[in-house]
Amino acid sequence: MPTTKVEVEGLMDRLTEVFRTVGYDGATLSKLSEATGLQRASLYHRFPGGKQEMAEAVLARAGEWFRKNILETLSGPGTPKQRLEGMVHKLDAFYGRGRSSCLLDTLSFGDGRSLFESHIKQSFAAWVNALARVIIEARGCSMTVARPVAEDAVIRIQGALVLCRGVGNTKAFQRIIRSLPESLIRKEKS
Amino acid sequence: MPTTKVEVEGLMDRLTEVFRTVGYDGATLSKLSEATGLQRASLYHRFPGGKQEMAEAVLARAGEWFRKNILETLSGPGTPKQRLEGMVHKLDAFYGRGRSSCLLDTLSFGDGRSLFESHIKQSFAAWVNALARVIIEARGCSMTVARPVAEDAVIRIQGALVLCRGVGNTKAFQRIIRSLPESLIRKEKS
DNA sequence: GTCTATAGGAAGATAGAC
DNA sequence: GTCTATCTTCCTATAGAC
Repeated sequence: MPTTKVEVEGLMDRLTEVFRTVGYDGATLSKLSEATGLQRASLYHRFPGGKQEMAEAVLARAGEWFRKNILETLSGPGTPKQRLEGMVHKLDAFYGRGRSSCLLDTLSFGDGRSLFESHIKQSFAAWVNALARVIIEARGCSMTVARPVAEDAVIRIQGALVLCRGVGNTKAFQRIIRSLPESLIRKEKS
Repeated sequence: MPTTKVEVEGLMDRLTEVFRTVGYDGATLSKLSEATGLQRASLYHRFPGGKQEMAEAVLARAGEWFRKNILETLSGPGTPKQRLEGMVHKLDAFYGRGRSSCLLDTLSFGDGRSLFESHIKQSFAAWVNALARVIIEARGCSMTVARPVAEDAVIRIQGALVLCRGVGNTKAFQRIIRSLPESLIRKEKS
């Protein structure tokens, strides 16, 4: 009896939660085992490459969700403002309303850094590019103008997650994402 | 012959570098030993509490530097703009022109989280407060208005560090800190 | 104040029963 | 597909010589 898709998704959710919370170095096999309810050996059955393969799977799955829900929203139908509001709505869920950290942040320390460097770099680049295209469409500006504005959006989101994790509440994240659509569309200094 | 102050400062610099780069969980005694040139047992001689005491010392020292160089600049003499430019100049050095991570970020994962939670929270609060006071002075606005603007500044700095670490270059950090003084003083939407 | 040596335990990973 | 049992390596921490 093969494992159901629902069970696999639940398993991946638990693994993701661990890597998000404690990073790559902090994600010990014991913690991953406890979080999933599977013994270490069972995890190795599913991920022969061990911890590294689990983190790769988690990162790949998050990347797919991000492409399908964030990037496709940005390049999809609707006005630029509607698409940015769509992104913000999806981000709110993706980051647990500001409670969860970003894997691109937590996996960029320690041993995770060298392992996922290029993946992280590409993910940030794709996000900035998708945002820049929306901004160009909304403002009728050049890529040279749009790129730093798009970077600012990613910077604010990441910074808000860091601050909220630090101070222990999510108000700043909520404020930031709510202000994003309008601030990215306006031509004034962002 | 007691160890000189210069040597101690050098030692602390090396320890700081490790915790900044790999976080608390990633900072093994082996890495700390290699980075400092001292054997594990020698590190225990200086820090009987082991890794936790080293991280506490590193965090305390960074906090002192921050108070003396950043917070005192913000509350010191000069116009608000001059003080913000002073902060930016110090921050540029503090974060290695955008190459180094912030300890408040790297120590908020894994085992470090529970250990340094309140220290991190207080540090962020002090920084936001100091910035808010400058903004109030510059704009003649209320604390209610100034606080989110001050938070935005911290958010941008932290976010820029995350993005720069992710993409492997420091341009975004440079751009962000250069734009900070003027954007915090202006009454337009930050 | 630094070192070598080592204890005791937790880490990642594997073998093989069921 | 999951488990118990085990291996090796690395970890934190200590003892004691110099």
